[in-house]
Amino acid sequence: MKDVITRFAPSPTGYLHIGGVRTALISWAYAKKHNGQFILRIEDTDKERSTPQAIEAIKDGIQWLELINDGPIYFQTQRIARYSDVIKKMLEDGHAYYCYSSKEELDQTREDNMKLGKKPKYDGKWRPENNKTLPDIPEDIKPVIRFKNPIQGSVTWVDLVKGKITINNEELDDFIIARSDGSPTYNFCVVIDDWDMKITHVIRGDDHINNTPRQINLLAALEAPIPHYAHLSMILGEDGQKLSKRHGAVSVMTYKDHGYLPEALKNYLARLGWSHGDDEIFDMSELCEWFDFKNVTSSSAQFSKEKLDWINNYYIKNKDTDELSALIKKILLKNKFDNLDDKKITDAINLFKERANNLNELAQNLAFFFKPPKASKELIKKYFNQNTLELLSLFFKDLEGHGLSEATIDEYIKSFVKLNEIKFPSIAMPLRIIIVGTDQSPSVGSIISILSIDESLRRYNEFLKQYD
RNA sequence: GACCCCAUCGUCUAGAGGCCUAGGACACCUGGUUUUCAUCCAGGCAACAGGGGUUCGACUCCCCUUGGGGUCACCA
Repeated sequence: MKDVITRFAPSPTGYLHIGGVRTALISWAYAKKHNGQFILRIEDTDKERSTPQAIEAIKDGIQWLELINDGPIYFQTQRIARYSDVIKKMLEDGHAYYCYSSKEELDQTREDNMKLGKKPKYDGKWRPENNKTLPDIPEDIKPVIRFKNPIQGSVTWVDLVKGKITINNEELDDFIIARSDGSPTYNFCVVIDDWDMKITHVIRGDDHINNTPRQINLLAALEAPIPHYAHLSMILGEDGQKLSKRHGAVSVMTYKDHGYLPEALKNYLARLGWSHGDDEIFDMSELCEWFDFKNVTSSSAQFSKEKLDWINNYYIKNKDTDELSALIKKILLKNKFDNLDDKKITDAINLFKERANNLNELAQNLAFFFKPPKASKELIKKYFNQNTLELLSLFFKDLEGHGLSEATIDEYIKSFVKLNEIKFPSIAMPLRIIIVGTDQSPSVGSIISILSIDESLRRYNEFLKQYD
């Protein structure tokens, strides 16, 4: 196979969401698999809706996920001269023509066709044909330029995920390639760019299937090579509906903010609509090695936060401790925690990382190490009585001098339980309430050993003051 | 409305005509480990949308129905 070149071509009109990210991920992976190139192209020909913020959002997302593009980032607005040249040439060659129909006129035709149960399309009023007399050119209308689409025959391509697709040229109309202000439109720019950038595989959402025959016809008129097409099915929201602002179509960066690891999100997204046997957990080098369009599902997939959480938890548990510590420290700092101790953070993370679905949760779980907790009245009521206080007093009196390792503290607790003929929870639970602030935590010994005996004592004394 | 796409457990999926008594994962349930919780381990529940063909044989191929989705802009 010749060098594979893929592209991700978002329009900067909103945030980069999950669906776009999956398209980018697969385009990236396919290029990497074949030692090819992955191009990032910003389709900003719509001046009304494109914003600099959206461009930044795309860059941020791509960077966070490390789907690094090869070469420069292309902007369509910087290629206007090239588009004009091609349009001029097409006009000369008879592949394109001026159309003076007004918007009102077009709307009317569309409406009429709809009523007749026909496809609403341009009526070809200004399309030049042999032996056809064109209407007089109205003076008050600035024309658009249309592509002269073939009238007969059909367009067929073998889609890499959907299989063979055929669409009759009858279904297509002469679409506009340049607006009345002279600016080129999407369908036209895409074609020229894919051609100029030598894109071999156009990978995009299946909402573009209907644009594909138009683009193929245009390519053919230009005598340009036709790339392979792969139309990925959409990702549906958790409710099975199309991703929309109301249904989870949030920026990828909010996944970062919510404490998801980029490697987890990528793993999840890659697995959505694609599979490699029973493999659920795989890294990006495995994805690149394994990826094949024949394993891409052609039906749409519903997003599942639960499964993402499970994968995120897996990646958190298995992440390098230093890297994880750095991320957690950042979150703690952001939440205004001071007197952070690196060693303490690392030890605490190792103790808590298996129980967190995301980084924020993990940071939250660690909070009590750096700020004394405040247990709820209900919990105190549940675990404390006069007897408890006496036990605690005995326990703390003797706590010092038993060494600070998890093992020695555990041993002390065990012997304490035995000596006083009580059940383990009778002392462990109150200790949790005082030190952690909840009744659910890893072993008390491990926590005291990380927190220090002094601090544990301090919390005990503080608790006594409040208890009365 | 027209055209296009899609259809296996609740969800993500395996399945290239006999390997299917339909496999795995998430979720859920039960038990074990943890004298808490989480993790982990063992087990369980749960699906081929419906109807016609083709074939000795269909989850797999064809057709229809139904259901879902997409597109029909001087948006991308």
